[in-house]
Amino acid sequence: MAMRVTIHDVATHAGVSAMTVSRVVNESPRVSDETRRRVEASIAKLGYVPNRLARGLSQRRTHAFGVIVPDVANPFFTLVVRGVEQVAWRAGYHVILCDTQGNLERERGYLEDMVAFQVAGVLIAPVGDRSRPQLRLLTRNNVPFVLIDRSIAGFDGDLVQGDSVAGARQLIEHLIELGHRRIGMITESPDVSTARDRLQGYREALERGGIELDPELVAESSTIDPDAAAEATLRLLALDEPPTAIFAVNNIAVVGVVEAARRRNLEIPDDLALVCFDDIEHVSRLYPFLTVMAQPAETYGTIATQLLLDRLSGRVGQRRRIVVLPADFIVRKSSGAPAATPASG
Amino acid sequence: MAMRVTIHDVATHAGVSAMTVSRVVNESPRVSDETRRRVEASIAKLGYVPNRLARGLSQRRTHAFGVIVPDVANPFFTLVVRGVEQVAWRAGYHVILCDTQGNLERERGYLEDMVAFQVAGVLIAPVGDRSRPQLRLLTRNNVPFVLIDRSIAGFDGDLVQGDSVAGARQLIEHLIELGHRRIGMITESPDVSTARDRLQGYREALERGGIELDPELVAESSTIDPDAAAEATLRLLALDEPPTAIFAVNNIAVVGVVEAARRRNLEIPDDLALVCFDDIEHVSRLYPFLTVMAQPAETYGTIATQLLLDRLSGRVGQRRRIVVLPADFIVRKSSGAPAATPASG
DNA sequence: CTGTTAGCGCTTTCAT
DNA sequence: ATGAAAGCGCTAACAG
Repeated sequence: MAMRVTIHDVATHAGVSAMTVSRVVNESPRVSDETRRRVEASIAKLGYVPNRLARGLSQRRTHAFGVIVPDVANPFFTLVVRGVEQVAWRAGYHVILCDTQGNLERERGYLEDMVAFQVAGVLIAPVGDRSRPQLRLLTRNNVPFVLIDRSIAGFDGDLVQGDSVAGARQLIEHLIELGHRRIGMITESPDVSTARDRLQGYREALERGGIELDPELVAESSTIDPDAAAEATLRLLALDEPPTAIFAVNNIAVVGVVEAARRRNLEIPDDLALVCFDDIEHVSRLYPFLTVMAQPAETYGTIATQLLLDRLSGRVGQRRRIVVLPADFIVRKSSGAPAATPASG
Repeated sequence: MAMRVTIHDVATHAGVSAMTVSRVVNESPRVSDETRRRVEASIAKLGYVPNRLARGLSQRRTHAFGVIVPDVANPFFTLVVRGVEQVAWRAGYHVILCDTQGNLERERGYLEDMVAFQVAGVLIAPVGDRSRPQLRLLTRNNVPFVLIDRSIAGFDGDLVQGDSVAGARQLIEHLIELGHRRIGMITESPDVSTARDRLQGYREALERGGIELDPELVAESSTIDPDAAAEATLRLLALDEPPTAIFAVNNIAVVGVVEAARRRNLEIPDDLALVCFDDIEHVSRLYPFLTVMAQPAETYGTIATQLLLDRLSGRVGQRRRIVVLPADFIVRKSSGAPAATPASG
């Protein structure tokens, strides 16, 4: 139960003041080589580890970021988080992981906590537009932050996102070219910007293709639960005129669609064509099967963190910055394209 | 640039002392309903968020855990992390995510940081046995911790793990029953306990099956890189007497094996049978194909965190606790078992 | 180059 | 039930 050794213990041991030890620890040049060596020896001898809470309290800021996502286990966000962690680490920051499970209340709590922890900044893929009021917690307390993946209606701030409208449009156009006219969409809450945008892309593509949108073909699911997507799919399949193709709003939804198809003994793509947003790395490496709009998930994290670091360093003005990352359209078997080669991807 | 509001601001506003505000915030019963209401009103009015650094400094302990893993993007560890986060959150703790990328130095740095942050405890899937000396950083500073998934030779402390020996044995016996005699193994560094144990299980199964172990059939790969596993597999496939079946040590290695097989135009399981440790949730839901020993990854995280919480609460003695979690043997197509049904899993 | 003083914002301890 | 004083371990701002 030995008391943790403090800067004063080191100072005493080395025969200097606490300030000098602090300077050595912080690599200030204003210390003679002689004392530096003595202090470093004492630090090693005593096993001194500077207390970051004390430092943070003194400096009014910790070298930590909060990263807030709806679900770490969603492969897209997993990679976002890893990207954040990697860049943060290189810059000497730590990462506090906050998994909201798509829950607004929980997100609010986490936002408060990030303020309480005096983090230097926050990276957040918000639950949805309704996150907006609670994000004021950050602005009010001068905590800089960057939105990842999802924008918030009527809110401006740094943002890293993809082009969901164009991406969805391209996926749907692909299906139309293959001859589909009854194209279903499994989406999630319109409170989520990417869902709105992808629905918009879906609409635009249908319109361009001269196909009237049938509202019955659009079924809403959940952000974090594939089972909800499976049920939504079953609803579509039970229609009088069921879809011949489905567009899944993301990598969670697509799991549900596949399961629903299996339950109905439908072969993909023969009985039901399938496209979706987001790739799943392990899945596509093991079975390159899904036709997807693959987004560079990890890059979302690294770029967003870079934006945050830039802001902290003051190297950047007040203006908001929006980074739009390009996605890869990868045609594989699930859409039933004749050109699809078995091993592509 | 408004100064962050402090406990004193609230105190002044409410016409009480800082101590009273503190009591209200910490839900001490020793406050009259009347003052409590006044203070709560002031808190809401001013938007006061208690500073956790100050609190932590004062209490010499933060309500945070460090979770250290070799790679968050490994689906097994992703779920471990989510499990930890969920339980920690429910208990009022936050999680600092540390991704070592299997690097010992980096792990050491993180361990120091966790001490520096005064975390209440650490959950760690160590890089390997060589992590042992640096774990002393935690013990020396009285930071309780729980090992996850990987034990450390000659080290005792709380531990949550699976039965890798038995699991591997069962997988190999399965292959032997199917008639295989040349069974290759893609493993990782013997510094990692699970790799050692699974190799041991492999050995035992061969022995029981009356098959002599051919060292050429055991190829070492990396913890975090599927490509290394692919190369290791290609080495095995290039042997004069190549294996007819392969046992991949984990879900990272199996990706490499599948890719290598594809490159050699080998069909699984017809040309090459395949079994592995760990399931990958999305993969198995989309394409239930791999015969695996599925471990309850998320439970590793939740149980480990529970052990840690127990220790913090003092509800538990000094003795180390070892929890061994059962794995599910799931037979699917990749092993070529005749009984395998297409939709199982 | 080194030391002193005065906090950072909270809680502990002891009064009242 | 409430408050005053002291201190958690560090660093900013001055001295010298």
